[in-house]
Amino acid sequence: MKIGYPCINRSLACTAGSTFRMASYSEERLLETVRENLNCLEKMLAFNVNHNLLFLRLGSGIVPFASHSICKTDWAFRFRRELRSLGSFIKRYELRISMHPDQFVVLNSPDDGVVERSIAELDYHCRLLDTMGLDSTAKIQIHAGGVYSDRYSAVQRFVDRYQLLDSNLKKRLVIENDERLYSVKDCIEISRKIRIPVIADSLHHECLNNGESWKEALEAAGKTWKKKDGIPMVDYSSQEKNRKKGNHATSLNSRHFRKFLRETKDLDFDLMLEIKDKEKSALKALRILNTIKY
DNA sequence: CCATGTCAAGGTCAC
DNA sequence: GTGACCTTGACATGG
Repeated sequence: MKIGYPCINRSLACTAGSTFRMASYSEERLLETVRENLNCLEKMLAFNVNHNLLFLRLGSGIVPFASHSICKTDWAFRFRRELRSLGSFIKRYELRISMHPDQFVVLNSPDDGVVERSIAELDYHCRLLDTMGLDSTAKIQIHAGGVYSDRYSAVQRFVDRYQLLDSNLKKRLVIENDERLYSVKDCIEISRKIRIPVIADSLHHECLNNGESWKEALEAAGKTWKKKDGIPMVDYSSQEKNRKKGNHATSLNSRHFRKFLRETKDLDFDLMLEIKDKEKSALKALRILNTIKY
C-alpha cells in the first residue's frame, strides 16, 4: 500500500498551484507561474520520497487557465523538458500519481457548453500526465455528474460521452462515488457498461450507500481495475465532528483509521488521505500502518 | 501593510 | 426563479 495526500504540502514554503486573476493574464505571467509551480512540484516529489509517501495527487492548478480559450501558449511544448524530468523522477521512485479535476468537470451535463469545457479540462490533465511520460496507472478521477431529475438519461449521457473521448484520456479516466448522487454501486453499474475503473471514497460511502459494508464496496470497486490500471486507488477520510455530513476531518482520527485498516487488511490498494492537514496526517497514517498489530 | 472581497468553470436544494 | 451551499486557498484591491 502506498499512502499519499492531495495537491498541497504545508511543510514546504511553496505551492505547485499558484495562480493569478484572469484579468491580469499575460503569456509572461503564465510562463513565470508555471515555472514556479513546476519548481515547487519538484520539491514536493523529493519531500515525498524522503518521507516514504509514495502516492501523490497533482493539483489541477499547475498550468492556470490551461483549458481556457484565453490560453494560446503551447505549455506542454514549452515545458516539455521540465515535465519529462519530473516524470522520470516519478518513475525512478515508483511514485503513484492521480489527479482530480474539480466540480466544473461534468461529462453528463445536458448543456453542451459545459461538456465541451469539461472535455477541454480533461484533455489538459491528460496531456500533463502524457508529457511527463507516465503510463496508464496514472489516473484522472471524476464524479459521474448530475442527475437532472432523470437518472437513467443522465447515466446514458455519461456512457455516450465517455465512448466519444480520446483513447489516451479513456485509459486514465476513473469514476469516484460522491456523497449525494452516485454511490459505489451506481458507479459500478456504469463501469459494467464501459469498463471504467471505480475509485471508492470511504467518507462518501458513509454518506451514501446501498446497505453494503465498506469492505464489500471496496472489494467490488477493486474488481473494476485491470492490470493496466495498476493497483486500485482508494480515497479515505473521516467525518469532521460538528460539521455538516461529508465534511473532511481536519486531522487523522487514529481510532477511525485503525478500524479502516482492520476492515480492509486483506485487500491491496493505494490510499489517498483526504485530510485537511495534508502531509502531516499522511505521515501519521504511515506510522500507524507500520506499527499496527491485527 | 493588512483586511476582506472575489475569483473561469456546475449542480442541488430550500424557499 | 433566486440565493445559499459545497470547500478552499490565495490573489488583488481598497482603505
